[in-house]
Amino acid sequence: MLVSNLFAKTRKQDPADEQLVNAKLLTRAGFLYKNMAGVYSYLPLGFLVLQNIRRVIREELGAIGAEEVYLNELQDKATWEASGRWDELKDIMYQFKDSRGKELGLATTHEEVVAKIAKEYINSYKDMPKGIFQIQDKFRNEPRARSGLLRGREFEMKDLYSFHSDNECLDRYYQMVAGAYRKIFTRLGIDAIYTTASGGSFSQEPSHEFQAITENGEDTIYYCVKCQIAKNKEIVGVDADEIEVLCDGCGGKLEPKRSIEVGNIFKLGTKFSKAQNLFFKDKDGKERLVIMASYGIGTGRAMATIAEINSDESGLVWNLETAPYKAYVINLTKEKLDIPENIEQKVLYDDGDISAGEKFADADLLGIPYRIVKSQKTGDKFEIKHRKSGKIELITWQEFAKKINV
RNA sequence: CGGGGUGUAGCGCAGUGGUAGCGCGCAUCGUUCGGGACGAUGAGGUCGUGAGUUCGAAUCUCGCCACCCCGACCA
Repeated sequence: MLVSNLFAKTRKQDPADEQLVNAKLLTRAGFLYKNMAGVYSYLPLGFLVLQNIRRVIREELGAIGAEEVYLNELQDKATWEASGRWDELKDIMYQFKDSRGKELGLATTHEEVVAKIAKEYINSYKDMPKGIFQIQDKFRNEPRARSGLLRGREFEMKDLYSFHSDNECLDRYYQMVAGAYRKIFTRLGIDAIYTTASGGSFSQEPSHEFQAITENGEDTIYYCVKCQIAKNKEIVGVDADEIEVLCDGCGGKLEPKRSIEVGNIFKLGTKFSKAQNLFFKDKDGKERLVIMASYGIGTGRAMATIAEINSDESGLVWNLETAPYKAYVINLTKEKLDIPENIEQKVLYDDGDISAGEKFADADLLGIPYRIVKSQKTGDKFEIKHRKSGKIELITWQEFAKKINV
């Protein structure tokens, strides 16, 4: 890909209307465009990152047998009235009437509709466990959208729903998803801490969150460095600043840390199956309610989190999984540079008529994992610099191809 | 929704009552080219919006809109 062909351009200065690192850098690098508070468009490079995040999630959820579906954003009132959430969520759900006077809403989440659909296909204990997920936008009328992509009014989320005949089946699946989540966050370059949180209004049992520790996080977790586990603020209680919170694992003191919730897994119990009359027949032919769980990862939030935790003074830092391109190629010689066909599609070639310094700055700002320079100094080879470590070596195209697995 | 702040060229900003400015970016030409180069010329603005005060408003007053921050709330 030629840099001259890119739709968006980089900027030298931070946007005036952004405060957080993720929004500043993603805007400066031309990954994002803000349309209104809490509503961002993904520009080509940002969309490539988003698609990479989606791909990692799809691969790992596919590996545990979950199937992808596409539910809908437009929802009817009746489905939501069954669970009582049409009224409960009226402040946060976009609700309106169409031209015929029919009352509709934009989905804030999808438990209602997924339970309704499952009723058609889950009839027996033999039909479970089942897991379906989607990657799709949610709409929430946040009283205060903020922090760039971290809290928007329209945001993309992967939501997985599982269906179970008993708690044993549920627990097994729950642990399996937790394992998949660990793999997902590792591949995305997010160091996510498994955190115990409140089950909220759905269940007495705790839920779990995956939290990425960073100064700009909106949450506070109480974290044990030794055991790598943590408790959410709501579990610890309001007086946590005054009292010592101890680790269940080693008994050591838990440290409060600001963090971003990048994922959550949640046992829903029978709340939604009850609302939608989602029953199954057990081995004895008895009708019982399906037990459900839901599991979320905000894809845009994950992107913002990577920007928050991996960036430096020069700009963004993507890994090979998430990066829009694998390398940023700069040619400082007068000769034409021929990039091998198998590599060409994977790299950005800066063909711009600008100074070398500006090209270096752009390579850093975009956060492309490798920077490849051809100059008089490099002879027959190319200088390759790793964005994250700063490590420099001289390599050939063949060696680079091996590095990026093409 | 309460409190605070901001809105002037594509972007970042200056301009406190008397003809609209600077830097970056953009266009043309030339010289440059290992860390955001330089010279020359040029294009680009309903000063968020509506009303009011005034001989005269980017500037003063009021309403509205948008955006940011703190709080409440929240993936």
